[in-house]
Amino acid sequence: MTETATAAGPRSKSEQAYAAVKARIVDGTYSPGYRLVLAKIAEDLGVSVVPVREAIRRLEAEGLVKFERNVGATVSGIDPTEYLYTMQTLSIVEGAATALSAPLIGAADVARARAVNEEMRDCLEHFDPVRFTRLNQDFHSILFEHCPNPHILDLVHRGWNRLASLRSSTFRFVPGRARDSVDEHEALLRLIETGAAADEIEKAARLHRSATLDAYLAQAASTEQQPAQQ
Amino acid sequence: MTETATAAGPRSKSEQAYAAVKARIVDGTYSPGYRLVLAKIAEDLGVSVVPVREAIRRLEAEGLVKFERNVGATVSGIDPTEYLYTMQTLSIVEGAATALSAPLIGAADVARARAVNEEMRDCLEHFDPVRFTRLNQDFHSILFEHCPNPHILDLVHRGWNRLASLRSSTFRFVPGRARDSVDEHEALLRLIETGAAADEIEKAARLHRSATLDAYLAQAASTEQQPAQQ
DNA sequence: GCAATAGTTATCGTATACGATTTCGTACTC
DNA sequence: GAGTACGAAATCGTATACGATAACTATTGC
Repeated sequence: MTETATAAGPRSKSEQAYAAVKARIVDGTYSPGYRLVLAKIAEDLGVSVVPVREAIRRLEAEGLVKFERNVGATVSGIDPTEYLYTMQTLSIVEGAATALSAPLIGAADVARARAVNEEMRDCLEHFDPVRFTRLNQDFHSILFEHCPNPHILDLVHRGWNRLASLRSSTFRFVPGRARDSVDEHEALLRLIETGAAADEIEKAARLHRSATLDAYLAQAASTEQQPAQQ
Repeated sequence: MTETATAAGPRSKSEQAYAAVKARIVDGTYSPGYRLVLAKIAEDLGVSVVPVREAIRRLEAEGLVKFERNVGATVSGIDPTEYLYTMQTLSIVEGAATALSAPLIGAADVARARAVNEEMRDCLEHFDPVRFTRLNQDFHSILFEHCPNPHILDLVHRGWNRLASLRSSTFRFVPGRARDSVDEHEALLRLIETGAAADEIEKAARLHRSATLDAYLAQAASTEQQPAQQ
């Protein structure tokens, strides 16, 4: 998803700024809490502050940064509560998107998804959380990308973006969850293959995500005693 | 009167512009397709174009206006497809919000909602679509406003905002739907009162909205040669 | 030694100015 | 007469400039 309609046109400075800042947030250059100073970013990108301003506001609308009047913008973080909210929201919209998408998923897509899932299974051996998380996104993308309702699809993308700004992949925290996750993926694929009812699929997709959230919460609750391995 | 800041501090020009333009869209002064010219709006509001620009971008992010580079912004309309997408999305997020909110709804809230619903019932006699639609929003607001997840709540609000820019209230198009709607409201209240399971409430709330959408689609299909309902 | 206040600095918010792009109208050619 | 090319007008995009606001620091009084 390299975005940008690639079509010739020089993107506007605003777009550039938006893409650049977003990239830096997602890849962790700007970690949560980082103070985004307009003038500095503008200078870095070789543009004036106005386009940067606009970019920041767009990112704010997406929830990636928090903006305070006359104070400035900070990368909006991952306090656990935020994570919870985002995951819960995503469980709902992604569940719906997957269900709506299901009838439009062809055999080829299922095969592709299954291949990705097998890769994830391999990945379980010599566990690589980052790669696993990436594959996880690929897998789910295949399932929900056919969603015919662009609004819902957009909400799903935003949710994933928020999560992406969590540097450390979820599965690092709850490695035990990974194996279950792979199994649930397979179950989800079977439901889709067999043309299960929409609400069936939706429920499964939603629970799949909720389970990850629950695992995270359980983990967080238990490690809360011993502070931060971070 | 428009100047006086409702709360404490003088809001920024951007905020003013945002609120002003949004209000004009919702109240129909700027009807769908209306061309929003930055300079003109800036002059009307007595500010420069920069804050207006920002306001427009925010509205774009919310889906109330469509923005095209080097061309300008237009009030993004109500083509039936958009309506469908918005309603479908809203059915999902509002259903979830209502379910999440349900455990936090007290007896007083239920009573208030019921009062509103009775008012709607009265309203059925000498049918006033605009008032009915307003009451409808009041009713649902009571049900979902307690939703503890701010993201979901935000999505619900955005959905309602989009619909608000539909000048003509839905119920004008499908008056037959109004009576059913009132009955379903009562059923929904009973579910909440009796502490029904969350998924029960969610399903009911979602279906309630879907039914309105379906009624609209049926109506549209019969009156016009409504193409593709997807 | 601590608290309150005044001054300083960093950063944001908005206005103005000008260049870039698109759109529309008109004239010219085939 | 129709189509194309040129040019003018409208509008957006961005840079620069300056005023406003909030955070920070040092100083003074107790």
